[in-house]
Formats: sequence, structure tokens, C-alpha cells
Amino acid sequence: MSETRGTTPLGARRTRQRLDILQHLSAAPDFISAQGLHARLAQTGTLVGLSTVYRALRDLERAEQVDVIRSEASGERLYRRRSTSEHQHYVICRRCGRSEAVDTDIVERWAAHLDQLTGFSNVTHTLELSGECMDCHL
Amino acid sequence: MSETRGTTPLGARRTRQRLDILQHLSAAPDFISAQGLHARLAQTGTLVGLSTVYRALRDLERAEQVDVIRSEASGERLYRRRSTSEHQHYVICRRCGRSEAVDTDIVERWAAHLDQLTGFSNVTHTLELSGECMDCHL
DNA sequence: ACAGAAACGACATCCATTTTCATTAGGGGA
DNA sequence: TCCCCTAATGAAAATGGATGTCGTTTCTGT
Repeated sequence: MSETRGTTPLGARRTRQRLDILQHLSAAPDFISAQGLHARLAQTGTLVGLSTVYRALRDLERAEQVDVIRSEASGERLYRRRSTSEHQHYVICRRCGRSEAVDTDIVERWAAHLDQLTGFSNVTHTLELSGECMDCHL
Repeated sequence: MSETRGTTPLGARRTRQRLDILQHLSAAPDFISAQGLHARLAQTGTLVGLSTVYRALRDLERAEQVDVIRSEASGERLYRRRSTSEHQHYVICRRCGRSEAVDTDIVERWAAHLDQLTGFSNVTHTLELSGECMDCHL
């Protein structure tokens, strides 16, 4: 049968690399780039090809298992394992990169009306917040 | 004296290229990429080096004369001459690229409290909205 | 165990953006 | 107006993230 839809966060097949990637991604406290993740894997002796990291992250993104943002500074795409199934927004420290989920109920409610407000359909939103965390501020 | 701060939207010097770039950028109805702008200039016989376009846009961005977003599809940076001095948000048609300013008062007010809500300082926000405009929807 | 397909990984390629560096040309001061 | 200094320009090369290629490896259902 070809219609077996996978339900795991991994791809169709459970490979060592995919496992390692998911594990290290989950362990990362903050958003991390594909290259950063690749480096971190290498540091711990876990050898995974860079393309494989990119592919795994792309698949995780498709499976909505990660949140993705764009680094303001480098333009890199940064990934973070998603904890809840809801879509989330974060404040990111522009110095150290630390991130923290923010309650965006108000914005979400507002966003829900956007179709009426704008005359556009299927409006989706991306919200990125950056600031300086307490440790970095002084 | 070396402290002469320029007050024009252009750089320190008023060159033909800078003038043309600003003019074509202002004429563009929607967000446009550096390459797109460069191509548009070339089409009208206005020869400007690609690096020059990039540099002019970078300077305009620094001078807060343009709004900048990131194309979801291509990852390019897209620029648009800023009309008001206030910072603006837009809905962008994910099919044709048409953009339209959106009233985001509610979000702005919420954003003003972010410092208190999050424990981060100097929090800035970026909000990108995409949907399908009426012409493209059906 | 087997076969077919998915995943790997080293490397090539793409493409937006930046940098280099020699040349050109604003524009303030004499 | 003429000069000079330096910002601005542009062609070409470099950078760097991300994706594609393709031969090889390795899951997984049968």
C-alpha cells in the first residue's frame, strides 16, 4: 500500500541521522540554523552530511514540527522544535539569540479578522519580535 | 567641517544613479527586489550598476526611507518607498505580489507594551501578512 | 533474505548579496 | 571658476546559504 501516511516527526524512514538531528534540535534551547546544527552534531562526534541536515529540516518544516524564522542579522533560516501544536511567536535577543515564547492572543484574534479587514483571502501572518534580554541589556 | 549630516533621502552626494534609483523605486507600485529594480532601470535605458542599486537601497534602508520585507517564496529582500514616516505593515498577495497597507493600530498598541510583557528591552517587531487579493482569488 | 525506494553524503551549482579596487565625478573651498 | 578630496560607481570576483546531482547505502514491507 502506498498510502501509509507517516505519523512520526521523522521522515518515512527512521535513520540514525534523522534521529540525531531531531534529538539535537530538540535539545537546542534556542533557534538554530542548519549550519549551526550541523556543526553541533559534528562537535559531539555525530557525523551527518550538511545536505542531510537541510533535507531533514525541510521535512520537519513541512510536517509542521518546527517553527522557522529568519535571522535579521545573517538572513539565515533558524529552526526550533515546536513544543505545542499551535503556532507560536517568540522574542529573540538580538545579542545572544536567546528566545522566549510570547503570548500573542490579542494579535491572533486580530489576525483572525484580517480577511474581512483587508479584502484579501487566506491571510496568514508572520510576526517576529527582537529585543535585548535582561542578561544582555546591562 | 566633517559634521555635515545630510538630510536628503539620497546619500551624501546627489548622483544621477541615486536619483534614478529613487525615482524608479518611488514609481513602483509594489515591493520590488534590488534585481527587479535594476532590471526595470535597464529596460528604460537607465544604466546603473547592480552593486550601485544594492548600495543605494542599503543607504535608503539606513535612512528609513524604505520598508523592507523578505519574499516568502524566493527569500529576496523586497523594498518599497515609505510614504508616511510611520512604520507600516502590508498584506501581500502571494500570487501577484500586489501589496496594500493595513491598519495595525491594535497590534501597535500591544507592541508598545512588549517590554513589560516580555522582560526584554527595546523590543521591535516585524509583521508580515500574505494572502490572496480579490483578483487572484477566483 | 530480497527488492524497491528512500535517505545519505560529497560535491557541484545556484543565486542573492557583498566586497574589491581602479576609475569617475559631486561639491565645498579657495 | 578651478581644484582637490573623497564619496560613488561599476565590472568582476568573492561570499555564503541553500538546493540539486548522482552514485552508494540502508530501511522496511513482503
